[in-house]
Amino acid sequence: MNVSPSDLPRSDFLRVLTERGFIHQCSDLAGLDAKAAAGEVVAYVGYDCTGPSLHVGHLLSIMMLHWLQQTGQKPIALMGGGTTRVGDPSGKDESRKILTLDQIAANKDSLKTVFSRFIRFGEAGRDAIMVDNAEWLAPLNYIDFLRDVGRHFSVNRMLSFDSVKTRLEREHELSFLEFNYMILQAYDFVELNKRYGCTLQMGGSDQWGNIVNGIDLGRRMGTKQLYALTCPLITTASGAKMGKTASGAVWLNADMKSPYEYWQFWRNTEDGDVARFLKLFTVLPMAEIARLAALGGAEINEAKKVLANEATALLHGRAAADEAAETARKTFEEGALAESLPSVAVPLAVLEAGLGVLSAFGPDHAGLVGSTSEARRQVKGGGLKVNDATVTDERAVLTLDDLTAEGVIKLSFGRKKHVLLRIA
RNA sequence: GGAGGGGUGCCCGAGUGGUUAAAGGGGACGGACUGUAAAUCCGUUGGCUUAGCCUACGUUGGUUCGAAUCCAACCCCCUCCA
Repeated sequence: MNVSPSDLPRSDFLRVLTERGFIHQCSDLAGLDAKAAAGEVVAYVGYDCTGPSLHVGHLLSIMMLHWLQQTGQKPIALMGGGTTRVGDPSGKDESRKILTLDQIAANKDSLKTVFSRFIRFGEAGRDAIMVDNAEWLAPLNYIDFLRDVGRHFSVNRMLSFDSVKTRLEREHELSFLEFNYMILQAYDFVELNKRYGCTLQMGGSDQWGNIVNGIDLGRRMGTKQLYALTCPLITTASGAKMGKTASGAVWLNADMKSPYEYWQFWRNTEDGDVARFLKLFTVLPMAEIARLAALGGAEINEAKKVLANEATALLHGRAAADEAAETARKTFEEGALAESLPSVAVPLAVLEAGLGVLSAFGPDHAGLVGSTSEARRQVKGGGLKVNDATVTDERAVLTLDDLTAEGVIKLSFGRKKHVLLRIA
């Protein structure tokens, strides 16, 4: 986005988001700026309950809610308990699986925990609230809904939306169920306006069409002016989608991605992304970020550590971040064995009897590789190490003799993934 | 309801009876080089108790010494017509 000095936002909210690189598109920057300057913005972001945890991809919008609150406005985290029953076709080639109500409820509970790390909930004016759209979507009566809301939607226009168009062009099925998603999301916006005076919906750039639909519906149903604000889709400097690795998404819930792994994820950021990520994913002052971004060559590693520390501290707390940093320092900089590496318990009897290396690395124990066959291949490629010695014989057996002085066996897959085997 | 086209491994996409666990590409992972980066080069990419065995080309049967490839039925998707 090109912003000339003359049209820099006056409100803290938009100024912060602009300088930190959160803004992709806005329906009316000047109008929203005026409202924000007056401190009367109530804004929401919706999260569908399709999985048990949010992932780094969601982090941008969560950070927007964070800054919204920090700059004196009121955030709403909307859980899509209702819309998840329908399924958003945006950015999807194929229909989502239809989740059972139980799954949706379980997912919803599991997602909730993360938000309180980033925004403060409560009863007071600026405190954040969390609501579930099942509250108003579930009781809807079909005929009434069609007459009150459906009549404002033109199928001609709905067909022109990217989410619909790509499905049609690629000749993939788009069920009527999913086709209705945008109507429900639009209705959410209007309903949140009615209930909480919400006038701004934020989200990823892929949500633009859905959000604008809500604004249009609002106008037709007589609400005050609504606004849309989207953040960019984050890809890494080399073009890959962020946060998707072979081992799965980078989850925010600690039980699905440990603080240490989360720290490592940020530590391995590409050079070209460091400054951008510091602005987006930490709350460090801009001046400090500018200093870190100026580091060149190998020194940029210091900036990456700061990024990892700050991002991990935001999500998992300062203590967990410090511990992760210390584990990483011992493991990578001293080559020493860090007690706090992820560990897996093995019964004493198993080691006494002898444990095959392939099995030790496989899913039954360390879980560093997905199968015995993969372990076998990795041995051929020199990718597995036991106590820092490359495994050369796939038939090798681990015994009590392999325990280090610390009483563990260190298994490594590649140079970065380590697991300690401990006697149970 | 009618006519035609199609369903292959993580994804895209070859393959129309015999070394086909299935070309090629992408992605991913490992190795080398580095700075726990990128780029580059090399390797790997179904599972297992791995000189072998098992499972796999929408599903279920059939033909054959032998099938992803031929036949039948069924399921699903797409296009056009009604």
